[in-house]
Amino acid sequence: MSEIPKAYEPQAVEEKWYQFWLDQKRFVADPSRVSEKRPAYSIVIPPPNVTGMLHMGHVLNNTIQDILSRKARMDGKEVLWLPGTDHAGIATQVQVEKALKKEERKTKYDLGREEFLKRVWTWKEKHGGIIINQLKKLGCSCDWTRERFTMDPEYSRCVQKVFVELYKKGLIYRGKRMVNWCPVSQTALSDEEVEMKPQKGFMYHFKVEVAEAKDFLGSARVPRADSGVAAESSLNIFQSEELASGATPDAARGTHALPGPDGKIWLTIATTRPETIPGDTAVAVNPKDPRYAHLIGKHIIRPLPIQIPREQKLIPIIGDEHVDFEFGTGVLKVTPAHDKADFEIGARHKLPLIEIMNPNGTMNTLAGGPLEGLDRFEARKVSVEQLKELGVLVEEKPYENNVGYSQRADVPIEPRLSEQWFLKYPAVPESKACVEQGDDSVGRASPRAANPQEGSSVASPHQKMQFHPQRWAKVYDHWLTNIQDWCISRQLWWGHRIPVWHKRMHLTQSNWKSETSAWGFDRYIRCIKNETEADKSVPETDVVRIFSDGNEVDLKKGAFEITAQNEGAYDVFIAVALDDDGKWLEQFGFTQDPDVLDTWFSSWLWPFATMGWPEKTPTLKAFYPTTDLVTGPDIIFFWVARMIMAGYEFMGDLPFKNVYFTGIIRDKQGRKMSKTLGNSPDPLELISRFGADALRFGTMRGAPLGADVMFDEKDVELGRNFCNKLWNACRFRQMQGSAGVSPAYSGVSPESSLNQFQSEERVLGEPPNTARETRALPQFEVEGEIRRELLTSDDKWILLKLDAAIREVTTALAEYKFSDATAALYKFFWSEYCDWYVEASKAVFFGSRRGNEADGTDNPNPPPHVGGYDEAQKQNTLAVMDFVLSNTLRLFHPFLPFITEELWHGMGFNKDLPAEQGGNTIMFAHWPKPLDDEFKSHYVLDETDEQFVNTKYELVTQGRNLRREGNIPSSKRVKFVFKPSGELKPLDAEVLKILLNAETLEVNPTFAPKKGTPQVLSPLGELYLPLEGLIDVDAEKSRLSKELEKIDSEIEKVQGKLNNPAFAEKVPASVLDEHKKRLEDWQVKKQKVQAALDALE
RNA sequence: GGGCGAUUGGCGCAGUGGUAGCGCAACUGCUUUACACGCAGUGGGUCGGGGGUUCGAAUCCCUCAUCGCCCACCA
Repeated sequence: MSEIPKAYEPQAVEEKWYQFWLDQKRFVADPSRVSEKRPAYSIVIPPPNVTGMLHMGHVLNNTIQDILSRKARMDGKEVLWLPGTDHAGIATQVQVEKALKKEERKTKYDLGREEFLKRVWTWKEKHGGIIINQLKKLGCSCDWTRERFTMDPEYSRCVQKVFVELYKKGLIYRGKRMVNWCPVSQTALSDEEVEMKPQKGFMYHFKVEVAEAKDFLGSARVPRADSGVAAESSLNIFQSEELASGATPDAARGTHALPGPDGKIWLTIATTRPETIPGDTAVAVNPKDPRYAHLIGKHIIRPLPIQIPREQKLIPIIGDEHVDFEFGTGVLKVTPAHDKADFEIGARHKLPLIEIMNPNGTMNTLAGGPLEGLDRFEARKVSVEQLKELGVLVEEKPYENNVGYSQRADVPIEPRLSEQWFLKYPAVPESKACVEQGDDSVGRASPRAANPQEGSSVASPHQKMQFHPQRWAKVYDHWLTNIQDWCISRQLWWGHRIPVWHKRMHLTQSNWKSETSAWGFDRYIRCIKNETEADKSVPETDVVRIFSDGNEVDLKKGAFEITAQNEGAYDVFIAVALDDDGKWLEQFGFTQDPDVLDTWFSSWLWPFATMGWPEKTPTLKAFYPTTDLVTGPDIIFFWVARMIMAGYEFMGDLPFKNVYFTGIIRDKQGRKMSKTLGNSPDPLELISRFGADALRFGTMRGAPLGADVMFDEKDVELGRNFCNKLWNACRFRQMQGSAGVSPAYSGVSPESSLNQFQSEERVLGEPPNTARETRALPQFEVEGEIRRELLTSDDKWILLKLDAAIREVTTALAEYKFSDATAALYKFFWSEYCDWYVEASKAVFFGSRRGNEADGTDNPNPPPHVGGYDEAQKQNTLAVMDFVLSNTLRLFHPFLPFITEELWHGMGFNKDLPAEQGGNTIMFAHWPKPLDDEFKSHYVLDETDEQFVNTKYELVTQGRNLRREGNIPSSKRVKFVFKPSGELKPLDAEVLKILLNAETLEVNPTFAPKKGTPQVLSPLGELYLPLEGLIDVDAEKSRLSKELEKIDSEIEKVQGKLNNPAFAEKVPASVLDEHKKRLEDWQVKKQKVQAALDALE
């Protein structure tokens, strides 16, 4: 009959409303509106990679942010959800390089730095908008006028400013250190970018000869037959023997390494990386190891025939506590240039560093002829072959160990010595000071420095942060106490270039003042006494003096002068953080550092650099610190912890009040989403199939606080079904016509209302073109007036359920429990409103009675809009429906922004409201408040009616069971007889009839059923299903017996408890009463069932 | 090696001291005038094992087991 679409069709609706919101500038935040009455609420988006594509993780993340933002708007807050994208250094550069290779068969070197960067920008222009548009499809209500990119000119200036400030403080330094080197990307990486993975390989044992073996010949302890030469016994041996008694059994078991029959001493070394033998500069043993301690200070002969720069044939044996003598053979080869731990041993023993690899992971000249040019893994094989040929390979056994992988390129990183920029983290309060750790420890601020050696004190932050779930606070804290300096330079082209210019020059007493003043004022200049080439390997560079030209205070304080003593070659660094690019420094012979900064060195400024810092913009003043941050726990160290540091350092306050950590999206088998597995669904495809609201709802439903989300397309389907249910419930309401007093429908008959619904001029939910004039809110925000004298028990019941739903959803959102909120909404709307209330309302609309009296006619098929109760009663039901629906749409809006906006307008709920409070868009309609006492007492909403209705519906369920058990098809209308135990209102009888899908419901207080008539016993009375034809007495008997069994078991349970004397003594009175009442209820029931059963005999 | 989390019907989850729940799946019946993207109904759980506290434990404590995640320089 109707042309209104039976099913909700999201595509057109979503596009229409999103455009409407944009046109009306509904997402734009206005700091000038912020006041005490209208508090600010802000979120900064975790900026997706500029070239990224929307995946399920983004959906989860951004849906949550959108829900929080929309809820905050409805709470009357001024909301800023600040969006943007991240330049994502390595990821983006790699993508462009790949495309370049594919399309033009060129490398970045073919193009050169400048031209290559142009290409990246072109690429960014082309792809950068994609993910932004995808977020729009999802319904995200970001303030797009404030969209930022981490490479925007203003943003870049922030990065430079921060760099220079930290450089000034001495927190940023340059040094040759052991870094994580990715041979594929050919750049250094931070510790956080290295992922440990178990790796299958081999442990190789090879033996090396001790050069000074003859020193030990003739030792008394040597079991040698042919010993003709007497040698002094080494004191070392006896010393270590004493130690041996206290050593571990394993070590004690070992004998001293002494010359064997061939007169030689062989040491066996265990390694997983034989290809680094050419880089070895020592062999280390534990000084407490009785087997080898006496050899410390001697040398071994390097086994491989390699090319060696200096005299490196003999390698010293050193003693170092780091060596675990229970591991391997207890003899460690030390390769200071290619292993982090070895580097430290090397530093302790002043060992030379021999680099034997190229940046791309191939072996260099120093590795020696056979290995030179080979890839490191190839070289490993070859060196093993060589050891075999030499006959020194003792053992080769399969071995699994943890190897650091480059997170980006997925290849093992190479520990490599290289000149990089590092950041000593600025001081930051530990989590106890800034993160609420639960009720028990609203701890006093106990500030500390991130780098303990720094010793600077940290004031406690103005506010505290709350992590959700809280357990992440511990993780954050643990990281904070263990951090190493951050390697912030990357050997890439795409990124923020390090704003430091360098020149090596000779400074003398006579030239230094003229030279430095030529470079201009207000620059930050650092001079480092240049070390000679020979000493370059010494890790600690010596900072001679820091001074700032043009800054008198510093000059005085430092009293820096070039004197006769410190004349010499200097490395002069100038950090530039002004609006210019520093190019002019080239005139003076300076060159800019070629490296760029780690992407996270720009991301960590995101919460304030996006708001106009360092200017004190109105936006920054109004919206910093932000309210909520929503992100994945996988970037807690990369991003969250560092933002906290940066916020604290540069803004003097923590950047957020709450940090919500989402779970990880997995597939329904619990596997992580990955491209290789192909188990990652395309959200846009899901949106086009099911709608954005469906995707959002489905995702939220399965996202309990902080737990991983097992994604299943079924959930999205459920979301779609839910939207459809909402659609149809509103459609049903529309079909019943006007609520009378609402101006939206006044004077319009149901039919013409329907016509209007379908008409071309006013498509359902069409956006209004003009803002409506402001009007005071009606007292209870109802559409039609609800008249309390006409309220049915069902009306009261649903109003109380609505009240409960409002409370549940509000609480759940306040606690970031999005799955709880959706569950509450689902239960309320589907299981309570639709399944019961709407069905019961049909008694009013279509019931076979008119007025409040039976009309005597039994029309089994009343046509729609004919029959039912009188107009006043109908109007009242419509008013209740409107009240409930209007509240429901608002409760749903943060989750389902599109369909709720469509229905808000389609139902005309916007009509009575001021433009800024829901008249123009549901986005700014007030968030529903729980029904207050005044409302409840006015409408007499209390437990009595709720209980009554619960009992009524229970009776219906049991009555429906009778049908099933009597094998009556659902569709068949049958006669029921009800024998009420008290008074029953005609309307309630009608409700029973409709809900039971009965042909008639005869209310007969004196009904005498035939023996064996199926019956239901309820506190309201007895319901009979008189069957025509044969009554199956046995069937009814067995049905009742079964019920009796159930009752007996329940009685037994409760009675058991009550019979326990300790129970009655110790239990609280309320619990005791509850149990007693429960027992009583069951016993009453039992009596009735028993009586019915007896009647069958 | 340390830390954190999980273990509840076939699957995914809720339930922090008082009658074990939800969704999906399964099964049965239904073109009932909002919705088959629907309606009505049914079956299915000794709450990972063991021990303890308590009148009472899925819930608190101890212990074990399994799985997952994070951190850690054992060659």
